[in-house]
Amino acid sequence: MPKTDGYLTKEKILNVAEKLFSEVGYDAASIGAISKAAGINKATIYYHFKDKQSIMHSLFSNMIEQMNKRIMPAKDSDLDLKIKLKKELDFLRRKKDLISILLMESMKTNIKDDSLFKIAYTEIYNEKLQRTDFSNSKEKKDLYFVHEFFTGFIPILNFVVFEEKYREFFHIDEDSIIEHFIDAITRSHFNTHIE
Amino acid sequence: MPKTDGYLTKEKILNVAEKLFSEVGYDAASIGAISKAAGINKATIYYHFKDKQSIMHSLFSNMIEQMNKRIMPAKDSDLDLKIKLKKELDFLRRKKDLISILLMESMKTNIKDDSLFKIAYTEIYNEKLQRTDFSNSKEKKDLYFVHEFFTGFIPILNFVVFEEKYREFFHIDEDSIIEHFIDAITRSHFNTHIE
Amino acid sequence: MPKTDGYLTKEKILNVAEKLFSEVGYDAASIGAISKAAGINKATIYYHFKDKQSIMHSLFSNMIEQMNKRIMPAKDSDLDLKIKLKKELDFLRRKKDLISILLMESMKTNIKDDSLFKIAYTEIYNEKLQRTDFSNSKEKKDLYFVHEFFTGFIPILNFVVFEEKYREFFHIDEDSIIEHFIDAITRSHFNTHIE
Amino acid sequence: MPKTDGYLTKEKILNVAEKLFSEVGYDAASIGAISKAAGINKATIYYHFKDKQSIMHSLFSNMIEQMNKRIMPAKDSDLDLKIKLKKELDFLRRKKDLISILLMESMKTNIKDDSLFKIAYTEIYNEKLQRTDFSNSKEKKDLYFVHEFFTGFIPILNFVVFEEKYREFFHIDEDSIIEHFIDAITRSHFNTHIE
DNA sequence: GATGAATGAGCATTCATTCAT
DNA sequence: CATGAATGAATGCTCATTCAT
Repeated sequence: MPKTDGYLTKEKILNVAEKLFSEVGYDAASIGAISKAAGINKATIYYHFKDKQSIMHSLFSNMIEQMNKRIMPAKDSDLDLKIKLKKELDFLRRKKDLISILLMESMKTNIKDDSLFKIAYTEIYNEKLQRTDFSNSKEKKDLYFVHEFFTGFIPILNFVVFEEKYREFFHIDEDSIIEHFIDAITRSHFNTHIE
Repeated sequence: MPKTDGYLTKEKILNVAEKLFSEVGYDAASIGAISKAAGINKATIYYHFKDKQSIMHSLFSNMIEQMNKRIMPAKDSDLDLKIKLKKELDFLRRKKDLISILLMESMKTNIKDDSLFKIAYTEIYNEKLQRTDFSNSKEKKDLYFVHEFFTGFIPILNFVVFEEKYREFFHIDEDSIIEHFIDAITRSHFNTHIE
Repeated sequence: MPKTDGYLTKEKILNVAEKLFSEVGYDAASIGAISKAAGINKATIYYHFKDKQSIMHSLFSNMIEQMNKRIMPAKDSDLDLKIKLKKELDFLRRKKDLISILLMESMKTNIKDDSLFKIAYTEIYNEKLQRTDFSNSKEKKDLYFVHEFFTGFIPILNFVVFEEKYREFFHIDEDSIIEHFIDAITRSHFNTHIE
Repeated sequence: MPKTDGYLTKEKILNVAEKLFSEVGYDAASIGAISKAAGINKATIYYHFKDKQSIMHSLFSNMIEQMNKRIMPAKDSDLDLKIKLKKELDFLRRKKDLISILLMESMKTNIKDDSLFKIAYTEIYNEKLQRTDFSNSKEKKDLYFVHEFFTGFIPILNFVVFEEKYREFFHIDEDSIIEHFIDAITRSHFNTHIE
């Protein structure tokens, strides 16, 4: 077994950091709070990670990796669109914390972090782009991408992030909101795919 | 009469805070940095605002107010949809900083701030809801709202926030991306409005 | 009538300051808190008083004055000792706040303020010393004074200050504690006066 | 093992804090000043103590502990009263700083801290109360306690605190004032003990 | 691998005080 | 007399990070 004690410690730190970052934001989540919540000494965190930033980067890398792994098989299947979407949503909802961190950090004007776009590119490319040939029209490719990013990818990530707060504010139950969202995104985005 | 006009000072603080909050996030933007950037003493900020939070809340309140003022006239006009959208986008792009702060803060799981939903509600209600009668079906209203929020409101706000970074990453020019986005959101969202 | 508005303002400041100083101590009672509690602008306080210290000194001066005024008549009376003591206590209990400030400030090792000793001197001198001739013995006078100060004056002031807290901690009612204290101080101090 | 022994650092902080608190009062003694005087980084103080208050509470706890330890043997001895008193005074005079802090803090009306009464109770109970049976008369017990507290305990603590300032103001030397005080308190308090 | 102890720099906030009006 | 606005300096406290062991 390759899992050493150190590996478990690192996992624990990442899990707790993910939770806290999403709860109060990267800046407001202190190393002290993470170490306390994880039951791990503060200095131990610095044994496993160079600095605070690298914890977040590690989180992002893991996400990119998992995304890549997952997309592939999904394509092959011949399932109905809505069922596929439901599965995709289930997968992403389990990554809710990570996604909210990714979005929050990406929105800071002054901070350079391409993770969001890298992930988007992979997702979109994997799903469709690779099967289409845009080589003779940058214009067409650009339009396609903008469409995918802003009316497909972004709404889905935001749904995952805001679902709970939306439900609380507008008093809808979990099943309804998911059904409604799938309905809405299918009609608006997926039925208007650009070929 | 006092040495200077407090109103101007307060305005200055709000302007600078808006800029810094959006650049590095609320938590990483220190009062010290704001005061320095505004050329105003740190203590003066606390003469005008109870605490750091209340600066942000003041920003949000102002935005809600401006949103409300603006929406009304927009309805009457009979302009072409795309031209209307362009104007709306122009308006929102000038509020880019505020919008990114609003989104970032709204995404923190542990922080309760309904401003985003309040603004969304007003916007959506003003645009369409008031002309439609959903009184006999909560289901229908819920679906309508989810559609508007996640496939209309959210993509538009995210476009405003990510436009610049998107252009840098994908090497598109300003005019193109705007045109593409209007194209995409029109086709996907506005042409699939639920009646 | 000599009382101008300004006089009333000054009075109000002194009253509020006395209350706050005794509640949280001189240092923890801020000018801001005093001005708010008095409903008076902060700058107005500085119109009436040079600085924070001078508010306290003004308080102490007033007390010394009132002490001096009062002692005199008390002597002439021929009342029973316990009744006299009761009256003295009633008088001092109304000055409770001032007394606690005086004691707290006097206890600071580094701060030089003789008010406590000045008041003690006046009180003790007025009551007895002037009728006794210690001119031929510093020793005797010193002993007399130490006795008066530490077993008469100090217990009485401390009683006034601690009465309420003592009652709360030991669950005694107001009448009982006063009776008990008069009993105790009479037996221990006044019956053992040095002639 | 860490760089240095945390216990020693904590001790140093407590010693310096005790000194400064008594010199200028709890509120006026800043953590910055304490850290500077102790030659210890400000943040290190917060590594050892939760906050400023807890430094004082730690000081009080230590005092209560030491008081308890000391009282016991004193009872057994059969020494002359004055010699016993002298020893007690010597012990307390070494705690002068702590005692002045305790008294100053206890006098703040708004602050709830029972340490003074707890210490008093222990001292008085240990010295005498446990040998006397007051079970059939709350009245008698109350009177006894008021007597002990206000004419014994309080004068002694105040003597310790004010001794030096008293000597300066009234120009008495150390030996004389101690002798006089022992004389006074013996005659007034100890010879009028209630049985 | 892990940790107790320590730190310099920085944080939000409050202070007593000033001054133009 | 009184006040709204402003400020330099300080406050209690927290931060990410280091290091000897």
